[in-house]
Amino acid sequence: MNKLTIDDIARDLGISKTTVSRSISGKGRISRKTRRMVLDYIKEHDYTPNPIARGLAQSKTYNIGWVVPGDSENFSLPYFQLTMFGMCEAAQTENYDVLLIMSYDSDISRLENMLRNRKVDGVVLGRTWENDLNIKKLKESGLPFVVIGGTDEPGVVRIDNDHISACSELTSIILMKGASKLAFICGSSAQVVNQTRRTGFIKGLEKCGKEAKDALFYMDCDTSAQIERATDEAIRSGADCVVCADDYIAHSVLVKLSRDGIEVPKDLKIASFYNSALLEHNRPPVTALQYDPRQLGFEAARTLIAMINGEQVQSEKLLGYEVVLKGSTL
Amino acid sequence: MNKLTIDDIARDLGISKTTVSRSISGKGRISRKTRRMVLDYIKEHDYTPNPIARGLAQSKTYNIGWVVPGDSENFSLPYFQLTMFGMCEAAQTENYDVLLIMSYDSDISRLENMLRNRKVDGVVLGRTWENDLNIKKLKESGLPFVVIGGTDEPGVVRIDNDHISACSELTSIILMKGASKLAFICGSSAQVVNQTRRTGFIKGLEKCGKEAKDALFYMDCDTSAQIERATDEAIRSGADCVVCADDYIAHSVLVKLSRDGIEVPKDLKIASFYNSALLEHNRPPVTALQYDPRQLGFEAARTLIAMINGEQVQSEKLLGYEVVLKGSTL
DNA sequence: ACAGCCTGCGCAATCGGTTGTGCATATGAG
DNA sequence: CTCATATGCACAACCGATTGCGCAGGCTGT
Repeated sequence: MNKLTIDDIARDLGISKTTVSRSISGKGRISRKTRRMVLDYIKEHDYTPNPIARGLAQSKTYNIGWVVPGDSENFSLPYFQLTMFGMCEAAQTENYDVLLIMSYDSDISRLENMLRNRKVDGVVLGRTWENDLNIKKLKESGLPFVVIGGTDEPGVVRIDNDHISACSELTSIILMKGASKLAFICGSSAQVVNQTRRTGFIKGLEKCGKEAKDALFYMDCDTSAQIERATDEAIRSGADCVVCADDYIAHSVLVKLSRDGIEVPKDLKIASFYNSALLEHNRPPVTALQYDPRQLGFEAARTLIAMINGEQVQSEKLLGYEVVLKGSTL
Repeated sequence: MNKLTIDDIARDLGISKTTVSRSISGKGRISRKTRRMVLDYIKEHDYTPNPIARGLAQSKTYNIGWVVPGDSENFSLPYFQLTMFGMCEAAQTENYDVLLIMSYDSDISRLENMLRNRKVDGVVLGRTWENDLNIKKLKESGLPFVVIGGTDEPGVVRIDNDHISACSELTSIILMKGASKLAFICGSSAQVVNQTRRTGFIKGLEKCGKEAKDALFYMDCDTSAQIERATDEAIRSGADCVVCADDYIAHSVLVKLSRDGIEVPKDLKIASFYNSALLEHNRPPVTALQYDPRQLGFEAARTLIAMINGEQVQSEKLLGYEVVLKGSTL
């Protein structure tokens, strides 16, 4: 057990704990020689300052909170973990740790609790909702925070995939490759990301001289029954390509199509919005967008920590993407 | 911002901070009346003790660490999150929080760091490996910890799904329903859980009068190429049922089968080890095991916190399961 | 040689709690 | 009524760091 304290070091070295502390932080006026002596001692004896004590003195925790929705299981795409990994990476390089905060759509008591507890120096909001209570609460708390996703709330620092450009580009490419009547299927429209995808989708239509009314929209398809119904309707309405806002949706659609003997891409084309393992094995493979969730998480945490350190950060950062064309939209 | 401290309360109430502290914790000798007064004040003014200060005084953090493998993406089944949710739930009820510790197979420096940092009071190890370095390190550190999964290491508290019984039961049911030559496909055999599943599988064979040599084993199938090769070989070797140790594997197999025009269950039966959304839409639906990862996480955290509190806990807890028979093994 | 500044360091307060100890007062037994 | 015990509370030390301030000694400029 590492019971070594700053007092022990001070005593051993015959100097004051002030000097030790300053040697470590490099903040005060300390001679080169003394500092080296302390640092050598620390290295040799494998000392790490007690973050709790340090936290108390500085009113800091060296933790960042990550608010994750506790009720959506379809968050289980690799996306989720990769974002998490990225955040941890970024946190680690700055000597921070990541604390989980489960939250539920309509119940922000977990977040409130955390805010009262002051166990984090800042918060990353992992997903945004229309009229998001978490955001309001965070703003009002004054704690630094960044959101991953979109929001209308002014003065909020956000990191996001460039969904609009991505979806727009994907859509127009599909159209240019010959599709003419597109169907758009997505999950809960209360999630900002789905609205954004829709916007991008429409922008893609417009780039090719079409309008929203030329396409079919199936919003709020959360269950596989809803997705299958949407698929049926789309086909009956003459769609020749289905654009899915989520790989789970695409997967449901594909299973249904294969059951009904509808061939991809001959009878119907299909594209999705993530390029996850879920669709990787499909034949034909599915055209999709490729984001970099790891970097998304990384940037979010990095930006948050910069804010905590009082640095100025840009209020919006959009990350790149790639349209990965595969057999499903030939 | 909640700047209220215990001193403020003491001053306002005209009593000492000792009395306030004791009223809150209920530890010392405090009169009913005083205690009520303090608690009422606290409720009215929405006071929460500063966990950092409390931590410093008690050498506690009120955090538990969760070691999650940073390099396996196929950890992205709902399983992962549900376990996480369960842990958070349990932690919350005991006023603990969950801190993420990313670790990489061969690099336990993150864990070592955390142990030196003392930012957690205990650790949940989310996955175990053969000859697990993390476990050795944790034992040697003296910090309370529980593992989710199996281990040979003596004196380790473990929570696990009852994989052996589950796999054994699944296997024997499949055999009793008419399959005769089984193939077993799993991922990395360095993961204890895969060894355990294999053991259960063999036990199931033996219950039906067969032996391990009557079945086909394809271990360490981590990529889809390996899985497809295993599937091919299994079919060529006369297997009439494939048992997959993981839903991702089952998914790969299914995609391959449908590509090759092999019909389930007519030409080949298939069973899997989780009952995840990944296979839910498949036609026919896939026979699989149903565990309760949420409870798994819950029990792990609850047990760990009991250990932290110095309570005696049972060294092994196995959770229940259900064999969900569906069309893929008819 | 002297005032003034810079440098290197230590003293002690502070962060916000917990806890061992001691001292009144209340309670009970004999 | 007296002594022993129990009860209720406060004092002050402590957890392990950070930090404002002060002081001594060395350096500079005149």
